[in-house]
Amino acid sequence: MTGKQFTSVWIREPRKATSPGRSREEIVRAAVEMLDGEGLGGLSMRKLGARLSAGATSLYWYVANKDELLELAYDEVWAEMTVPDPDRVGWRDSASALAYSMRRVVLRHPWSADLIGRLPALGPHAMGVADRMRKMFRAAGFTGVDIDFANATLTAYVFGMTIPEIAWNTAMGDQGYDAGEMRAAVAKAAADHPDMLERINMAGYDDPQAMREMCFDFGLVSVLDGLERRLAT
Amino acid sequence: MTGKQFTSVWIREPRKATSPGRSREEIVRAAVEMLDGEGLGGLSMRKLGARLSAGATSLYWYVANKDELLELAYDEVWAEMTVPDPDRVGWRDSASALAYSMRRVVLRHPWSADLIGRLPALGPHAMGVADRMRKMFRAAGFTGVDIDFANATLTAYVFGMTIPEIAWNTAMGDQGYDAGEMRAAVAKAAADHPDMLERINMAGYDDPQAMREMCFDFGLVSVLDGLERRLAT
DNA sequence: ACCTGAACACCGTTCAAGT
DNA sequence: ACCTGAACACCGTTCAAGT
Repeated sequence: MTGKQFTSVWIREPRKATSPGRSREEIVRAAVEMLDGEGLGGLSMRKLGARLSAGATSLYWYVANKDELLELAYDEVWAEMTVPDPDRVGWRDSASALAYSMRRVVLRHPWSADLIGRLPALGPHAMGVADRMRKMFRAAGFTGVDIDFANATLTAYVFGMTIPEIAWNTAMGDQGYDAGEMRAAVAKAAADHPDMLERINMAGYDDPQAMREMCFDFGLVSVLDGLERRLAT
Repeated sequence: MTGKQFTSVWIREPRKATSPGRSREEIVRAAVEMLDGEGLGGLSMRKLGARLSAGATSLYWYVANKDELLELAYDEVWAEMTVPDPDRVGWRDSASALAYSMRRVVLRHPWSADLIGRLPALGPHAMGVADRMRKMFRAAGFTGVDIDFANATLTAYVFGMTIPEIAWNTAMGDQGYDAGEMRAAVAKAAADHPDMLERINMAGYDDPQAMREMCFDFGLVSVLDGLERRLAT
């Protein structure tokens, strides 16, 4: 019982909604814009305050601390993920549509990848997605805990594939990176492993974007095949 | 061509190895200990300097900046992952042994989960693991790019499963968290989704540790089954 | 009820200066 | 070759004080 108490915006009672002054929504919206534009390191309470032409510390009236603000912003990302209705397209198609949607959304908000390992996804939008995913896997024929396990497996795959992708993107400077430079860097790092060097010189390695999409597809069908197999047993 | 240049410790020429004074190894070792003990947020260049009873900025002689130090520490984590020899145990057994090993290692160094999305894994130990994994999947029968795709799929699954687990652990304060409190928190967050509330009251939900291990196993066999299916086609 | 500024205890990093 | 301290430009957060 020595650990810190568990806290989260989603647990605390929010302040009563009022009309005057700034609103939490406005603040969160501005925070998301700032995060999209400058990344997780680019968001500071002071800069966000300035952007809203408020004093540096006014935000603390609406939000307990920066972590809670990030929880709020994080949940907005979940709002952008779409889960198709499995009654209309079949669970496999729903599942892959969701997987692609999750990937696109996280790539669009790279800072969110950093939060996956830091904040539990307890917000209403994250819960909404989880709820619809449960329905999807139930419709597929999963029962009991297997519903959650299938859910976790698919989510893990998508995030696990996408998170390191973001590491690459940001390391290369997000845009206009030099393919040759990257290849040289990797070649140098792999110098002791002839097997890996060979890989780097393989066809397709100079279009990493296309390569990553093929890779994602390969893994996704593997995961879905594996899940389908669970249903047969 | 407007993006930042790509930089990494593994690309820069290191300083010549010398005997006197502090060494890079010593610094990295201390950094890892600090990270294990206090987390990513607990490591500062100043505190690390003090710990080595050096001036606050002496470390900059050995390391270009904090990010490079983290790259070095990150690679130490990869050193702890073990890939069995697939010639002795068969690829499926090797693959699951590796998966469990990766999961254990990351859980032991929770800060590393934050780095997966931030730093490309280009260090020698990460390369070593990747190299051995390639051999494993080649032995399994994969060829060409499929070797890398299978590799990426398994890695993605393991990290994707483990990263959010860490978010939970740290949110609950790492140790001695209150299961009842946690359940109440989740129940509150899921209040609008009866389907999910039902899940929370399911058997086994009060031993999250055991639950997560079952979940990991479920997903792992799914992924391996899916990969095996790729071999048949 | 909402907002402010000053203040506190921190950061990473640079750089001239020391030995 | 190695280490230092001062200095710069930042942080998140608290809190008494204002309206």
